[in-house]
Amino acid sequence: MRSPSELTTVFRSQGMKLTPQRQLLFRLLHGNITHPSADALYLLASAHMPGISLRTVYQTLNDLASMGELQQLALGTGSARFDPNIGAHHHTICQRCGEVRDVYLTGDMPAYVQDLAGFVVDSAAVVLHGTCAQCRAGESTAKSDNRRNNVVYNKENST
Amino acid sequence: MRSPSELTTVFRSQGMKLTPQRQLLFRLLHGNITHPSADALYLLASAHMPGISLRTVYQTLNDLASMGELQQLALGTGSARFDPNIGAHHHTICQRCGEVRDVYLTGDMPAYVQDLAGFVVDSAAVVLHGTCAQCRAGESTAKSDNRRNNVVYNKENST
DNA sequence: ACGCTCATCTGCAACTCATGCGAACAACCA
DNA sequence: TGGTTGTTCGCATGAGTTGCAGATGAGCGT
Repeated sequence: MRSPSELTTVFRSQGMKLTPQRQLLFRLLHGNITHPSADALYLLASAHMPGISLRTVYQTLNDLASMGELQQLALGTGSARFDPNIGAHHHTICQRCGEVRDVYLTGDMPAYVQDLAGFVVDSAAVVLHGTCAQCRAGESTAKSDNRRNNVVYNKENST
Repeated sequence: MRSPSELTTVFRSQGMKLTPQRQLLFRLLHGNITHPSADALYLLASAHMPGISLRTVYQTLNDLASMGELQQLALGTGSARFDPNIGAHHHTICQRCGEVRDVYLTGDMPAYVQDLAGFVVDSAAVVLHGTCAQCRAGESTAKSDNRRNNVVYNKENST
């Protein structure tokens, strides 16, 4: 998403008001790479502005998301995660600790799809499930050997 | 997932009982390509067995999923979807009607990932968002031209 | 066939995440 | 400074899912 000062301009130009709550959330989200949930952001915001409402956090996140300043992620972890990085990228999610990180795919995309049956693709989301380095360090390293390393997938197709 | 008769054997061998409710759900799920939600499956099951409980449907779906017979999909559409196809495949989801379909990626995977920072990938999920043929047929075809066709993504990387 | 045992089913309550609503509030402009 | 109007806040509500406990019935031994 854009910087807090840029967002100030954008919001004003659309007849939206620049409240202290919004300014705080802009600052807390800008450059934030933790993919916070609404609740996590609420806790963080509460530390800076006691009394701020969870409802306001949801409202602002939805506003930013519908303006295209935030990406809303449904990773199946219970609550939605928000990502101020709106460039083309994808995510890893640790099955042990739940941490979400941005990743960038390289290599020769595009990949083609068999039999789209007239479906027109707008966007693609890739989620890599696995175990992060910190969590692996805290376990016996033996069983991690039978896992695919650094590879997204080998051959697809089966049933 | 395996056939209803195979599941019968598996369940019995694990000390689990073969109730009429489970047998019905096995039949309704086997070969089902509609990616039903728990509620959708409940409605379908109710037509065959009035009085079956939604709670039982959830229970059985969770059992099958934890046994690896079902894939549980979190597509951000409110409720979880269940897919008896547990082979390596991915999904399209129509932003208009919500329909989920299986797709198979071709071309020379693997795609490599920049800077996994020690993260070990277990599995990858690709979700293609877009518009299905039926929904496109029901709209003016003009605006669909500026969408990418049949391409998962072009170049990745940005911020 | 019968009865026993324990897994399962069912209905309801509870829980999580998210949104609708309306009154109080405050940012912005004249 | 005062008025307008978008915003905030707290509560109620809604969707989706799970916990719980009593009733039920599948599977086993006899």
